[in-house]
Amino acid sequence: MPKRADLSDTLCPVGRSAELLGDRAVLLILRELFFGRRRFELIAANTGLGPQLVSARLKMLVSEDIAERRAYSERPVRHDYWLTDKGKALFDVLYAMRNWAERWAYAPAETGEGPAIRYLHRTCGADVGTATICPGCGAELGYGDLKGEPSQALKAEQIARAG
Amino acid sequence: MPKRADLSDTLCPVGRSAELLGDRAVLLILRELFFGRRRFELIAANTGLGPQLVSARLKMLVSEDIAERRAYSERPVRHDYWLTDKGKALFDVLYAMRNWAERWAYAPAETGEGPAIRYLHRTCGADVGTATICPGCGAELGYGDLKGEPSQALKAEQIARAG
DNA sequence: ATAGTAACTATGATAATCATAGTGACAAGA
DNA sequence: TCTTGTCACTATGATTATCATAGTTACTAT
Repeated sequence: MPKRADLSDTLCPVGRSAELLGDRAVLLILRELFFGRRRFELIAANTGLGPQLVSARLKMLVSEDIAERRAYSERPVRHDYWLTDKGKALFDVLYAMRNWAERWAYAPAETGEGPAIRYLHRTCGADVGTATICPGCGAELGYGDLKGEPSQALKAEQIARAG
Repeated sequence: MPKRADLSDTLCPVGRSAELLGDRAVLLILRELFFGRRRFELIAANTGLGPQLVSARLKMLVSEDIAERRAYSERPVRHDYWLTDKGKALFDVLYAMRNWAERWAYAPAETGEGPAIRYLHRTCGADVGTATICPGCGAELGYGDLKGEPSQALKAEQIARAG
């Protein structure tokens, strides 16, 4: 693609976010990181993205201070990727995306069978559904407050993907 | 690009959303529609996207039942684009994007000067900041409940763009 | 010495995007 | 009527991001 106008400097916050998030690969990689899959090969396998794309996007996410590259082993040298606070704050976006799709973009295999990921409020245990305030205790919900629980069907799909 | 794996059928709701929203042009066009800019030329001018891209994406949004093409004039025939309920439900995603950027992706010109878009709760008038429940009256907030008010600086940028 | 694992990099084909220009249908003014 | 203008697009060619596949580096394990 040709050089496109850069929106990082626009005053519109949606434009600035779009510069980062308007990219399939970035969204999928963020999903993996939120699910706790931090290793390169796992991310590549679960997203179906080629190693070049994963590599390029992870570099970018690190340079934007959204992810952090850490060594989890010295011999052999092995690295993985962790979300920073700035990255963790993107949870609200992904959560909104999940809520929208569960309501409006149906998965053929699971229509009417409930959400593919259930979220439970860690402090009170309630299933929060697609809410942003806990229906059990009324607290506002963010990353860290919720525990995601994939359905059996989604787990199966993930295993099929990652082998 | 080569044909990429289609995620519309994945069980993961984030994957399904990413298939739609992981595209800069789509996010920018949705922003315009949420701001009430419905005409083709306005959308093209405000997003900086070429007419081909705008045309292709609008067609797709219509076929996905996210936007609707309406005639607003018969002679001459003129069309514009409106969000459907499915499209309006994406507000939560864009709102989360806005909140993230206002907090974490600073605009050079407006650092520390408050948000580029203020949102006021229609029913109680409170400035909701970046909250998902109204700090004034405690109601949960969605599209239709909020009235966006661009800052002077953002208005100026929009005028500069659209002419 | 061979095979295996993890995190990448290299290469060539394909197709999405951009900039620019043009089209069709009509309205308004000279 | 002739020109100019508006709006919603479509057409064309150059550029480049993405993909599939294969290869590399640096180790460990057998």
